Amino acid sequence: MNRSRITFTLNELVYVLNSTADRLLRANFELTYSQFLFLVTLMSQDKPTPSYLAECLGVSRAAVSQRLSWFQERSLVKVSRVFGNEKNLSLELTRKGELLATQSADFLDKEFRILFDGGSSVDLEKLDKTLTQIKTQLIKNLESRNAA
Amino acid sequence: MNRSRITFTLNELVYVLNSTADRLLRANFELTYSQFLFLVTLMSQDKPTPSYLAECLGVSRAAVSQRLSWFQERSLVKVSRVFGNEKNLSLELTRKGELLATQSADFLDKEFRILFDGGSSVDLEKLDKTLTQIKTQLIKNLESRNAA
DNA sequence: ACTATATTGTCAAGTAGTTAACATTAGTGT
DNA sequence: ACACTAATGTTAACTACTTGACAATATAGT
Repeated sequence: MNRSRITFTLNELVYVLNSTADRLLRANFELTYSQFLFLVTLMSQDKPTPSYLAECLGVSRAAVSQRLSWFQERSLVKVSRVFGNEKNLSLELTRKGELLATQSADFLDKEFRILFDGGSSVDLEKLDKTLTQIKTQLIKNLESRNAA
Repeated sequence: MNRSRITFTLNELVYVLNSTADRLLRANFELTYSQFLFLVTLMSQDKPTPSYLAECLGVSRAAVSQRLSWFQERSLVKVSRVFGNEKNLSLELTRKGELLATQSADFLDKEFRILFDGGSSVDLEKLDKTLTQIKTQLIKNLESRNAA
């Protein structure tokens, strides 16, 4: 087994998944996949700041900063300051934003459940475990190499 | 098992793989991962045109067109016309380009073999089959839905 | 032979990210 | 109390893509 094949397969699969999600979201919620991720990630956080959100999304702080106004203009996200903290912005979904995030996430789950079905006979639970294990192993090996 | 978890896991794994490859290639060959893919994809093709290369890379024709000069300036790719065909450009790796593609691919394979090892006890061959099966199933389901 | 159709490569304009630099603010050590 | 240091959010300049329009070329139908 050479490395290339499995990394290519992974990239291809991820491409199909993400572009399908993007198409579904655009058609039904006028939302891109990355806008969806922004909302959903925000929703899953407790007291999110732009900086922490950036980290969770795997993008730069600058990227989050630039995108914030888009969500504010549409009343999806409320940006405020907490008294006594001049350093951090505080982010939260508006009721509208929360509704959109919830509905689109439910929709996507439902659609994908249909698409994943079809007698595929693959144990997704087990597959997820395997993938996580590989990821963890990779990161561990990378770290121990960097330490040396 | 909900959809989100496995798609997130897949995205995370692909991110680790691709950014690791990018780092290794930059450090050792002054090449980004996407430049590497450009060369390797070109090498694997028989009589490639920009249009077909774009399709294989999964990007637009415009993207390939814009990047070509970069590879020409570095004498990695030769762009020419075939007599009697005014429509298509003909692409081929120079000897230098071919050498770079081969060496960097070998290097990456070697590095990843080390990183993937470590008693992970995962059957990569089988995993690749499973992932391919899922991808195929997804595409099939998408097509049959679009037809309806 | 000739018109309609499709494909190719390129350009312009727009989008979403990046890094680097910056002022501002918060936390730390002494 | 105060100087360092680190972290935050914003900006500017850049990169790599996108879509849509375009002229040029090839192909097909009649």
